[in-house]
Amino acid sequence: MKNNRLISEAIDSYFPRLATMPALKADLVKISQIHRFEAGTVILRQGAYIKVIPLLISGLAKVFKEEPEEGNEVLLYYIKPGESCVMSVTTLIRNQTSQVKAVIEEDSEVVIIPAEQALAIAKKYPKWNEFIYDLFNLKFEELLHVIEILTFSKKDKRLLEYLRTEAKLKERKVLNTTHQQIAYDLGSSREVISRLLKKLEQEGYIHLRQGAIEITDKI
Amino acid sequence: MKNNRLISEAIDSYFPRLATMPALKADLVKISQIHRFEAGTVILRQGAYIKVIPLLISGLAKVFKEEPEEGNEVLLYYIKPGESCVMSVTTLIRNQTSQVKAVIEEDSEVVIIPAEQALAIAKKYPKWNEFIYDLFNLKFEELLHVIEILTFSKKDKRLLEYLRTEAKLKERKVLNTTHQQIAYDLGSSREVISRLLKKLEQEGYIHLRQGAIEITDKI
DNA sequence: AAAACCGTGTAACTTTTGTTACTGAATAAA
DNA sequence: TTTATTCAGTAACAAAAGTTACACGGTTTT
Repeated sequence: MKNNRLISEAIDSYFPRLATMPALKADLVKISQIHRFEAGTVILRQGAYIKVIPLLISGLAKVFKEEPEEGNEVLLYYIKPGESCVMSVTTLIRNQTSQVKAVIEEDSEVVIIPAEQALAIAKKYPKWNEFIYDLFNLKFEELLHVIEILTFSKKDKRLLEYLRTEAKLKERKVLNTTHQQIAYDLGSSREVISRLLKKLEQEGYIHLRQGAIEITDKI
Repeated sequence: MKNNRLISEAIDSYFPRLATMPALKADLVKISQIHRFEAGTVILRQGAYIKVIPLLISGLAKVFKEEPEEGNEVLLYYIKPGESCVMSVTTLIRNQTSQVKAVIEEDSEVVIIPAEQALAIAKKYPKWNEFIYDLFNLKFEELLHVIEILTFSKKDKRLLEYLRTEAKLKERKVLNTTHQQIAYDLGSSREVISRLLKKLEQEGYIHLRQGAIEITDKI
């Protein structure tokens, strides 16, 4: 959908860094479109070439690493409003295929920049690169944290942290999800997750209901 | 040690991308020094501020994530000749303290750029940013791989891959290391590593000797 | 040479995680 | 309302990883 006023406002509100440079903003508005995606939409497939660069305005997306062959995957990090998919950008620049999968987690509005134009923008405006650079940095640190917790913590701690992050990002205390879904995100099995959730409930960190998990205030 | 000819040659040989821009190269030569570090030197401490940006000319360095409190750590990736410590660069830009530790693994020659001057270089020359950007990208992918193997593989596979990477980077088939050292790198315990090494030996992948491990050609 | 130390081997046990197999409750569909 | 279907619970077992404890062969130090 082409609505320049909407795109312009979206950049002003969610990408103030890009808005500080009027020429850059004008170019972005000119070449991009705004799209809505429903939860569950795969916006980037592992192994695929990059056709567009997305800027998330509202909603939430998740980025996964898939295991080759087997159908397993791990959640790497989230894409929040005001962020883009850094892997798309760098993969595009290096003309590789994507190493990760990105899935819309909550209905989202996204400013879509066609790949070739995004490359031109990157060449023309250092500000754009600064933006990407910062984002890249942020995600790098998030990966470090995943490695840290995978190496030094047990699954129960990882699980609790996952639940709290989900609750925080979705701004609710009750998560509508299934044990199976959590198992997919964490690269584990449903039975293990059920067992650990039960333990967390007994310890008072959460309350379990059918298809829902409530996070308590216990620290 | 200040030796402009040496620095100039080092940049030509190991950082050809930076050498393509004569002005950038000239500035780098002007502000930097060449240093030798012995194996074991900690060139970047976790939690410390960044004072210099290193460019590795020869030798090898390792980058670790340390567990807060406990003394445990995990190997994240290596810094090879022709590379710099990306975390130094981004940490410097954001004026944060380092999230990682970097240790010289094999006696190394390093071109040292003082932090403030490095910031000036980054502002002045887009080429420098391109270089960092590519490096960042590379390390990002290496982190992805660590997460992948931590999530989907067992320790024996991780161990074998570690041994092979070490052998490749150090260009020898016999690694002079101890089981304890490997345990530190992989964030495990000596006994577990001993057990798994014995298993790998029985399977024909390695030969064990006192203080040394020989990697065989078995695939 | 005796003592101390380091690196390794390994048994026995515990904890954590994964797997198999089956049950029943809750919800949606026919 | 009956029938599927999805989701959750859980026991029992297996495998992987961590822990404790100790033995032993080399070095190195005294």
